[in-house]
Amino acid sequence: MTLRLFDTYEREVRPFVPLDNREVGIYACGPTVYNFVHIGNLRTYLFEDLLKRVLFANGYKVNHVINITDVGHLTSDADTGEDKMEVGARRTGMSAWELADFYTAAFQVDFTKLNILPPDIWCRATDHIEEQIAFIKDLEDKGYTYQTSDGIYFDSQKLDDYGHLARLDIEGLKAGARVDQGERRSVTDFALWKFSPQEEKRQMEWDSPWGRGFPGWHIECSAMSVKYLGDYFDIHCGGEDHIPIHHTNEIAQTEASRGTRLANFWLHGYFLQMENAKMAKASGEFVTLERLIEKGYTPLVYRYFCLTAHYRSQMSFSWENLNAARTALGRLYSAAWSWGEPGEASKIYLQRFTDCLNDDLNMPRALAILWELVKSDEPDPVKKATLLVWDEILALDIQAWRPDSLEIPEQVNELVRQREAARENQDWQGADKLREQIARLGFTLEDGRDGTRLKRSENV
RNA sequence: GGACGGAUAGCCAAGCGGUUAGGCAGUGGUCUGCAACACCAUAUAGGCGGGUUCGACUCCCGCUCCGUCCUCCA
Repeated sequence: MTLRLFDTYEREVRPFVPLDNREVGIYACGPTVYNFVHIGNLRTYLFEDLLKRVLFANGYKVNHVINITDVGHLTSDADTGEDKMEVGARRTGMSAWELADFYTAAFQVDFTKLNILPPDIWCRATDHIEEQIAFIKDLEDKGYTYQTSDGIYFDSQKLDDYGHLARLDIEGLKAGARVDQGERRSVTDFALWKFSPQEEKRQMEWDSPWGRGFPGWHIECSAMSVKYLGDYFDIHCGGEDHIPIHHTNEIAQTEASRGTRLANFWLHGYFLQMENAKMAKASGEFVTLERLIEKGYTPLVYRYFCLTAHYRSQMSFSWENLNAARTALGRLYSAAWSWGEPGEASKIYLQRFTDCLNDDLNMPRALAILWELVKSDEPDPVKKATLLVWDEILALDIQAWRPDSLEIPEQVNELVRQREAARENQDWQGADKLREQIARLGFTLEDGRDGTRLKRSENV
């Protein structure tokens, strides 16, 4: 089966054919670096990593670009409110520039921990101000812009099919509008360039043909994707929230300027739902990867957790569900370890797994096949070899896993020796008491045929 | 309120117009001094009300609830 992907623009699963058959261009919307990213953000990058690895498995080369939004993203997407970077600078005491560096680095650390392959190009909005100004100038020359007292705006009514990606009902939007649209001519118009406010000095601002200010949020993606991937490239990714505004506006800009709809495929990762709270960063309460690690989960447990749901379904996060993933992954690791050296992979299993992934990245179904293999009668070397091939996509570091080889405190070792003595004397009560003491020190005992094993409690 | 999506067993989560998804938990068993680990086996489904059909969890309509955007999101 050849690769098929769901395209939000056409709203259907269709065969993926690269525009240039040597290399697939992917642009993935990156974070606004005013705070740490949360595990919901990371779910989207895990989905994009899966996409990339499946493209590799299909023999394609990939040119992957991720942007870093370090200016211009306002606290309201309706082009009002403050720049998130300026707000973040005030909160932390760092300059907007330091803030961007700090959270960009933190974001890239999360990538490494989750085995997410880095993009070929990281690009920052503030490094591409000239390109953005040139793009806006081009839109102005072609008659798609107008000026208000606070900026240069895109005139969405000039396009016949504005909003097609999100199937927007413009009249409905107008009727249901809940916000003051200011001087904008239409609710769907958006800022290309915002003027610096007269009463305050911004940390991030630049001169432009229209006056001192900063670029709007959407223009960076159009300007940078053109620069690194060309006017029309293969795949544009992002979170589901980008469908109605951000991606809709990127398409409008590029369509107006270049006459293309920017990307051949639009893929969107769906949200992670929290048990009883919103995941939004602005709420201040959000779960980071670091928080998971503090609670004793290895990052790859979260990666496995995300693989159990299809990228186009919203997924419910809870600690109970994360525990389920930890248990399952632990069993997989330990089974794979017990199989020893790899032999030859099973062609049939490999094919079935690939078929699932080529069917719009259906990883949940692929995992069902994985568990079928684990429980099958295939010889251990076949199981091991097959699983290791799959791990190029799963990226769970299956080969590297070892049963706990722990540094055991002398205190614990002494208790274990005492318990062994008690067991030899059939002093079961004494042995059980010692087991409890050891448990309080964070270790679990497993009496096997060839002796007693120690495990750190709750550890994968 | 408007637009666009969704609702599957205790929890998470797939496919499918008729034939076992899978994982976790639970239960029974093997193992164990007892446990734990591991392994084997296994019950419970498809929001509500209509319709189409020989047959609907799957298609259509209405309602309810949830999510996304319009108000902070990936």
